[in-house]
Amino acid sequence: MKRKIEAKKELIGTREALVVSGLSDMDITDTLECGQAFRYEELCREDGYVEYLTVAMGRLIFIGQRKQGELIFYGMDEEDLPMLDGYFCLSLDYPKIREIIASATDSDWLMRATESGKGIHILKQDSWEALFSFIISQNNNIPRIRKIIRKLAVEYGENLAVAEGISECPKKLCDGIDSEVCRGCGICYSFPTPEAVVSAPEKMLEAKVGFRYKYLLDAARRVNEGETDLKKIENAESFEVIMEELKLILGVGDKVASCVALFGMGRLEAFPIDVWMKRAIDEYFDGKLDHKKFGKWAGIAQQYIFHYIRNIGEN
DNA sequence: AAACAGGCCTAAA
DNA sequence: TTTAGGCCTGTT
Repeated sequence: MKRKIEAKKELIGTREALVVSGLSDMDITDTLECGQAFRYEELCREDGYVEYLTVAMGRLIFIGQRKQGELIFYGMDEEDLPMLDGYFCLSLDYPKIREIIASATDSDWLMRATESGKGIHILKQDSWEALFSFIISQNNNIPRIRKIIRKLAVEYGENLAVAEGISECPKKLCDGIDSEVCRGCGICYSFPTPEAVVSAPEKMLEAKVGFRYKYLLDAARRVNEGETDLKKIENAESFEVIMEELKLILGVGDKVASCVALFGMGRLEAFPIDVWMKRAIDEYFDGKLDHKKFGKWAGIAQQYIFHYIRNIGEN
């Protein structure tokens, strides 16, 4: 289910970039802000151009978009394309998948949802990051989840701007003085590792994680000790086994486990059901929706439904 | 001010 | 096996 994409180096203004084209409907805003990821910052928005900073794969990634079907990756080379493709699922044939999803039911509402969310790509994030992030997400809203994660990144992570020789705050939030560079807003820091968390768990309280503290600590402890082997879980053939293994972690139920499988392990058959999905299913699917209809693309269908129910009326 | 936010745990039927 | 209440904190 692949489609062909192209990438070539280009000078955008004064910046070297890898421009990837042939993407069909990719929308970087919808993709980053649809709730699957938390480490993104809008840096610039003007007529016909947006730019984001996201932290992924242990580095800072500056992404621009000036039109549909194309993304600009600043500071990247042709050799980075496989990595970018892997993370952003650039070459997955979404138009074809949308056809499959839309024809799986006779719901007009789902057709509209699919059309409305067509710019979304499911990201293949790091499994540990997804696990930790979605434990934080429970009983919580996106702005605060992002805030907590930024704070945790400062407490436990590494300043990637410094590491990458960037001397100016990407979001112009601080003065970038001396070697400090950063006031510690967290947008440039790497994600906390399990080891770092285990070695000083009390620092999590600085980030106001609240009652999730013991859940986060249990997750970090298990992963750090190898009791939970995320790579191994990720490679399990059986989806049920993945869910069971993840749910051994304190604070991980069906919803969090499916989010980890979907967004952190590339298991697109996962179908997380939260309050919004429940609302959508109750209102537009007669209270029942068998996600098996969507087969291995259920997670993408979920994302369209989720996005549409949350943004209804906007467009 | 009271309820709610993209859940899960525990205790009690 | 199902259900109610509680939980940190911030926002409306």
